[in-house]
Amino acid sequence: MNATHAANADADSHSAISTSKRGLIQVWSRTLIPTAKEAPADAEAISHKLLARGGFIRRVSAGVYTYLPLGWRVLGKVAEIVRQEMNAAGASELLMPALAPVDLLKETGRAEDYGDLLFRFTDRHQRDTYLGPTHEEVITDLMRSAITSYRQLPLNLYQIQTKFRDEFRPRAGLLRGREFVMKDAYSFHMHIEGPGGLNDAYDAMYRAYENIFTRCGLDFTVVEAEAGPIGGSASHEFMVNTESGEDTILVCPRTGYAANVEKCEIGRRKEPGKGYFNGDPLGDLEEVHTPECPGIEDVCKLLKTKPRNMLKTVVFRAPELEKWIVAVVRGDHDVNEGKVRDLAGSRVELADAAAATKAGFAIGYVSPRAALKVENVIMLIDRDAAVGFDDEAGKAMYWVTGADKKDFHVKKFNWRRDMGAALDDASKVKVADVRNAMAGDPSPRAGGAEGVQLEAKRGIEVGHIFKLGVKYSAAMKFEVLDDNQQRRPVIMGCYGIGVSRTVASCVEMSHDDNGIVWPAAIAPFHVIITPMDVDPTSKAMEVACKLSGALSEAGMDVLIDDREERPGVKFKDADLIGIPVRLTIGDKALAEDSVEFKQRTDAGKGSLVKIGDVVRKCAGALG
RNA sequence: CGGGGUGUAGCGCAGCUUGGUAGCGCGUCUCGUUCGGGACGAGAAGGUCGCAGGUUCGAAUCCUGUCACCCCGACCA
Repeated sequence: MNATHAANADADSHSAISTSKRGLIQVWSRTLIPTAKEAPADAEAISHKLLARGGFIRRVSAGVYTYLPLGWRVLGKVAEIVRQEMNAAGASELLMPALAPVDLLKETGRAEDYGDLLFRFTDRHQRDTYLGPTHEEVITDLMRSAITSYRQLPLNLYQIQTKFRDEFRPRAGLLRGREFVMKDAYSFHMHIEGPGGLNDAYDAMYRAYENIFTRCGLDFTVVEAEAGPIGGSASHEFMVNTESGEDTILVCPRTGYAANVEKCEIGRRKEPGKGYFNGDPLGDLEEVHTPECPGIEDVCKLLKTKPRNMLKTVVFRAPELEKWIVAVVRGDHDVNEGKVRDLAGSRVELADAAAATKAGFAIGYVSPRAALKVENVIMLIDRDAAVGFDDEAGKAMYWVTGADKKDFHVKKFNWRRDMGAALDDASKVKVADVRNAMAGDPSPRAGGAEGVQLEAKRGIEVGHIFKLGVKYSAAMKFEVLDDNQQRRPVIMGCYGIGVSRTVASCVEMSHDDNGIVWPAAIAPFHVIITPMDVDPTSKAMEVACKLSGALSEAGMDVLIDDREERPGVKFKDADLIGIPVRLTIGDKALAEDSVEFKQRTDAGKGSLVKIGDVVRKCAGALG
């Protein structure tokens, strides 16, 4: 079901132009479009720079922006597409408050989980209050009182609303703000499979999201994300493909399998020639003093070795099993908590440093040998770490790992010699896929083909769909009687789209040296008319007015640049704000009863079009 | 929460080392000449130099505190 979607891949039925409504006509001098040659010094991301320079947004404080008329129009267009597709998928819009009592969050424990990310304050009556970072609790609270019978389900409700997260480090303008616009939808069901079940709604949302991002003109990839409590492929992220993205995703070039780093499986890796763990020691175990070096990098620098020669040993706790889970990966790899959890068959959490120390782990200096002396340990060893003989180098593997006491590491660790028979106890030691996937790893879905490697790509997460299960309904006692008169918590799904982030990622994806290049469907205006003579009595202005009326009649939004500026300034500004079509009205063209037609994506001056053909020409260009 | 950096006119910056009452470019306003890819000339408006203390005859400049913002890292259902 995963695929990379090219922008406007198929000519779908949705035009960028409204067929039923008149378009908007605005004149530049009577609205606020404060363009600037230079971006604010604090802008780093391209979208931030161009949106600021083009007069779309202005910063109010860290991560908080005003949407000026142009920015607001783009946001509104994206929101409208979201609305149409959500409604078409059977969801209903509502609006919940941004403000809510913290008591609601306490019911699910998220008051603590969110921590400092939550905007939180007390009102004049000393009531603990928060600004919503998301709305699971509010909607579950609503539903538990409004839904009294399973016959009222399934239901899918959504809102487009401002969200608040007190990011420690807001950055990149609209891409990561403290206040942002999000569409969040929640679906409610009595069962997972079958008509009216969670999977139905999930699939409908998946399709709706594909439609939304395609209509927004985005080039995106759907990736499998960390599974929810129900398991399976219960979560997908919609990633805009752009090099400037913060997230890394992995893609199989052969099959289109795509996943984020947290989720991505690693295909079959070559087993060491002599089998796991086997290989003679390189020499005696050597203890070395490594003060103040709990980190891999520090140790490597001190011992002049590489991370790939280190064993990283991370201690987890599985509270339900009352066991320690020790994960071992190579120093240049990262432990994947989801994989640890799946292999352990139980919820796991990173061990509490104090408790682990008490149990006998020298946190920061743990080696696999710790598993020999601490009770109740399950050891999960990544395939790349469970190596005794280095096939590439043709000699015994050189491992550096912790010495299980503070400020010491050991060199020439050897699995077989130093761990002995403990390695063969399958109930305590597993060799498996324990780490995050990386570019170059074998694809898990190569369709049987050998040697197909995962590729890493960058992306911006603009949508996330999630099968929640009963996490919130159970915690908040949202239960109804089913058709067997059994009282059961309602099954939920939730589906988010970062609307303001979508706007910014469009700019990240689609711009050139001169400015933004908006896809027609979300451009603030479809057409900008640039009369060379802006005197109200001039022929150019007369034609501009006439044309704007006709274009509006045909459903196009038109901006008339009536400013008394030199042509160069107007052209530069038109390019900067990225309007898809520019009509330039000058004497030479008028003499031929024409105007100059130029698309934002075209180089050069454009072409002459007869005034009578302009509407058709514009409509054609805008699709 | 660690490391680094910056606050001077709407925007971008200089001045600070070596204290002497604030400057440049862009933008804005007026007049004139210009007018198809960010024009030119002349004139003008605009700043309690982030804030609060201190040193000094005198502080944008030195000292102390404080606030805000940015970058890298950590974190990110």
